[in-house]
Amino acid sequence: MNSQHIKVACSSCNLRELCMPAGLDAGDLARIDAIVARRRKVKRRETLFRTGDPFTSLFAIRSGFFKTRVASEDGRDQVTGFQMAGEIIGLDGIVNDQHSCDAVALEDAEVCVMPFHQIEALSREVQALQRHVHQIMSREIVREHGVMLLLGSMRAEERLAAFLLNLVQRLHARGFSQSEFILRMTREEIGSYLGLTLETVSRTMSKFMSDGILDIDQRRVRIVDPEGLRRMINPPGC
Amino acid sequence: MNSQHIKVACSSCNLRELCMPAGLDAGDLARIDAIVARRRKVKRRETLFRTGDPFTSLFAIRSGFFKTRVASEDGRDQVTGFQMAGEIIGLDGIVNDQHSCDAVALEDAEVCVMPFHQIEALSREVQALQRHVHQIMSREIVREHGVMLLLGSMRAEERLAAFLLNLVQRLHARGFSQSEFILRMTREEIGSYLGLTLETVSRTMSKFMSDGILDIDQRRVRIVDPEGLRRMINPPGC
DNA sequence: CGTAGGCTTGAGAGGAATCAAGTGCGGTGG
DNA sequence: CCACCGCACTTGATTCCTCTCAAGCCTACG
Repeated sequence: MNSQHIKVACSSCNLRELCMPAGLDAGDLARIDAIVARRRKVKRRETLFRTGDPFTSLFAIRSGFFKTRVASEDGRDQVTGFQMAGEIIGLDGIVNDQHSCDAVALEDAEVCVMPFHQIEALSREVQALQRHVHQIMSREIVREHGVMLLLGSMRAEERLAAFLLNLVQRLHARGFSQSEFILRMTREEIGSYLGLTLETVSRTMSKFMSDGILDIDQRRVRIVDPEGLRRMINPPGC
Repeated sequence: MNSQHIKVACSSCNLRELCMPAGLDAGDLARIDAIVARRRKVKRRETLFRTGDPFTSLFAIRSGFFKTRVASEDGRDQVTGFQMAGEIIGLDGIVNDQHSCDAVALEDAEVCVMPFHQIEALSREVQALQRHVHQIMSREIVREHGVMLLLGSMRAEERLAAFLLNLVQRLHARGFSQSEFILRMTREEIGSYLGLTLETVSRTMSKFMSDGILDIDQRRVRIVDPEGLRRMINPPGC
């Protein structure tokens, strides 16, 4: 049993500026609280949901780190994203009332369970919530456009640089260091996300280290030369 | 001046089963009609909207064919999708109240303009519409997952086969042939979408032709061996 | 203290990019 | 109506980036 019926108020959550309640006033906030029926703990390597599971709820990540992945019939799989605290997960399930990807915790995690029919009901009444739900979905679409650009037109070094900059930027928005962080995922998972093999990811990281751009110790990464990393994406030759 | 104030009812539109009104009953249909403020013609090569344009409306494609593309600072660009009649375009603009990609007509086209604030207002009242808007956005997210799988883990032949099968399937849903169709886009645009060069697209198509899977004459494509095309995606070796 | 999983590094192969001609269709203008 | 021109496309030769296969290391964990 990994569900718990602990009541926690969005209004007192330190993620409220990043998460579901973002942009809502105090009055509406109280009504959002009612949506978060319960919280659920997910242990490392466990799935929050899998492909084919009936869709009932969206999940707001309260702590921990997830990956989402899709699989094709022939066993190939592709990591479609890494999600961290304050981000909403499960949007893929809305179309067909069942999930079309797996969400796997990369470390022990806790999520707020938000039954979707309640979100819909409340967003019919609270315009700010309706707007916010639309924005969350649109943001995901735009994010994926960026991934398509990365996968479709960038070389290995550019992909990895873009990935690391994106990661550190999102972590920084959550109060972490601008330059130092711990990778929650393996080289293989990074590779899957970036359309590269784990060897290429490893080699590219080693190159960044010998170039003096990064300092890497296992999963610990320190960005020594942020400008150099940004230059990797927009090659000086262009 | 490429805007026209022609009033056309969704209720009498032959795309109503595929488009915005899908799944709505007769009563709600009438209310949707009110949303489609006007229609707009877009000539071949013209843009419906560009990156940075203020976002005001979603567009339902009534006729014609579009591509959407994103550009990075250094001039690279990536085709993020091809859209045909009945599909909704412009969802990228919701997050930041401005568009983050370009929509370009690949042939003379006509779209129904649906002011987004009106969609929001009506979907607060009509639950079926609310549900449908959510589904449209979720469908786009899931579609992009599929593209990420394609770009991240497939080889050139697999990508092209998946692309052609997807195209013919969508065309078939609109009453066109299951086996024969006209490509509305250039080899270069296909290549951009699939993360390949135009030469590789051309070579791969030639190979499919010499394998007896396709019959190609310029933009005209006939799928001779649909099963063979499907086998390209799931290689027998797996 | 042993082991397994994650990671690094090397060597070689291969698939797609790049560079380079050349073809042919469609549109334009004489 | 026909000739010319440009753009899209095809095809070939070569390069190169990344994958694949392989070996060994390190570290965390039991």
